Amino acid sequence: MEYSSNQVSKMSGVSARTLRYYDEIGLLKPARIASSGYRIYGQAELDTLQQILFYKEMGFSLTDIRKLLSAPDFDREQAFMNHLAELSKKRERLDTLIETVTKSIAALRGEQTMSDKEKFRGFKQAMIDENEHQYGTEIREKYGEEAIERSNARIKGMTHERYAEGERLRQEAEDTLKAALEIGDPAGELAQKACDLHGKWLAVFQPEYNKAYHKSLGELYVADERFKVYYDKIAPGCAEFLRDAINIYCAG
Amino acid sequence: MEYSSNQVSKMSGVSARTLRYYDEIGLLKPARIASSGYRIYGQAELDTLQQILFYKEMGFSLTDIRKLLSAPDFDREQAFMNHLAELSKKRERLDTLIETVTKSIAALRGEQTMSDKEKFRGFKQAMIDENEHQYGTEIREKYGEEAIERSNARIKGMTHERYAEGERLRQEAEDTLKAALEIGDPAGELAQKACDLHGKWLAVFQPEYNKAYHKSLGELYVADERFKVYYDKIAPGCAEFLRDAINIYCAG
DNA sequence: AGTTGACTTTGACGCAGCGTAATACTTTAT
DNA sequence: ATAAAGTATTACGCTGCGTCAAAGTCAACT
Repeated sequence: MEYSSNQVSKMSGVSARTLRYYDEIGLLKPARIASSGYRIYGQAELDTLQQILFYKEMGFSLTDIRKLLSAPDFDREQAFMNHLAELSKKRERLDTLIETVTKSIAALRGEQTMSDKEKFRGFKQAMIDENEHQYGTEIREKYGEEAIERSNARIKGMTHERYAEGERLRQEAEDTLKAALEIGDPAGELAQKACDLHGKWLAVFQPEYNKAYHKSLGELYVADERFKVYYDKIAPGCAEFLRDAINIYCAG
Repeated sequence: MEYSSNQVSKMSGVSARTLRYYDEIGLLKPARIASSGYRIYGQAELDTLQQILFYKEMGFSLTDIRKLLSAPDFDREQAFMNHLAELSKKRERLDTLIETVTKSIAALRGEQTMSDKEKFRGFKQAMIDENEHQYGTEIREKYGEEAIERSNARIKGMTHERYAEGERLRQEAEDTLKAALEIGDPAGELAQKACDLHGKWLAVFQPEYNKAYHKSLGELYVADERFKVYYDKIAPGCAEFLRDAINIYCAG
């Protein structure tokens, strides 16, 4: 079935102007261009638009959305599962906001006291600080590491410099890790250097370095299949090796 | 208790740049400027910032937020009650989105069929069309007519022209209504003219004029204290008069 | 007191993601 | 055939900041 841009616009609520913009930036190309010059969309395009709107709902930039959708391993069913989880978290944030309102009313009426910090619980900006550890990690494994770091960088207002530094550290940590794995000594100088770099990478995104968290992250890399797969792509056995090296590093 | 902009920023998650911008546009002035030139915020400013963030959460522009907050009849407790209601509606929208995802998954697996229109249920843009009647009315009475019409205009992508036409019609309807009230005949030419204008104003925001809706709106103006207050500000007894005039108009 | 790093200001440029509008061509309905 | 609706391209502008440079202020340390 085919649709004109007006029909797609009415169906989705996205303006025709927006559809043209999406075509222009390569985010959503029409199925074909009629002899009149009119854009014609098909089933696949509607499905893509739906995905775009879900990612927009999660706060991704159009550039990031394009990357995610064009990744060779993009899987629609997996994406839906991710949307489901994220919508649930978003719903929780709304619950927190609702709680903030009810508490604010009670405070206004003198029925209870409320700290100034509490007044901002649930707002998007404040949520980043509260949930950075879990938020970052969970999204990262679901959506891919690069897109997440970009998303986090944008949300947190990190400078390009700082973000680039994080990228450099991560890349160097992984390269060092790979070299250390060839030697095979988690207590060795190279492995400990990799851990040091890894910790520095971690510190770019956290208020400050936390040894316990670093250690638990190493365990997570082994315990969670998806992380394990990610690291074993660097080299087989990498996840366990890094976990062991981190344990030694944090014990030192 | 006083706070520096850094402290407010950390507490609320709003950047210092944003705080400066809010000061610049008159949205959130600091309590005072220290001798150093630094902005110092107090309790009242924190409370105002909280309100700003709630309205932003509802999608209001900063200009509209400033108008709402500076209105002589702005009441914080009433505002909280409104935020509560709006957050609930927002939560319902999320539920609809979640439903859309689960249905999409089922459709993907071939377990059920899904129309193309259904794929977009719950997205912000699509929600406007589905709920315009109730959505517009409820927000209007809660937040003030002008702000709502501006908000709706923005959301719906109305042209400035069309919006201005709606404004002109509303103003003329109210002026005519006032003059008709002085005559005192709801069936009179002037009163019926006011109803005609009022109906035309209604039609600017609806897909098409609906007599039943127009009539129920007249009843609402009398039944709901806040509407009654609004119209009786034009002239005492105005709400009932308009309700009566509309009933006659719609019976004609 | 001097130094350094963190904090804060003002001024200014640029960006994402469109909305709006003009002009001209195409399609649809009467 | 005509008029209205639909659609394209081109181009400007807007909101709400993010980023950055330059300079002043504050706080902690030596």
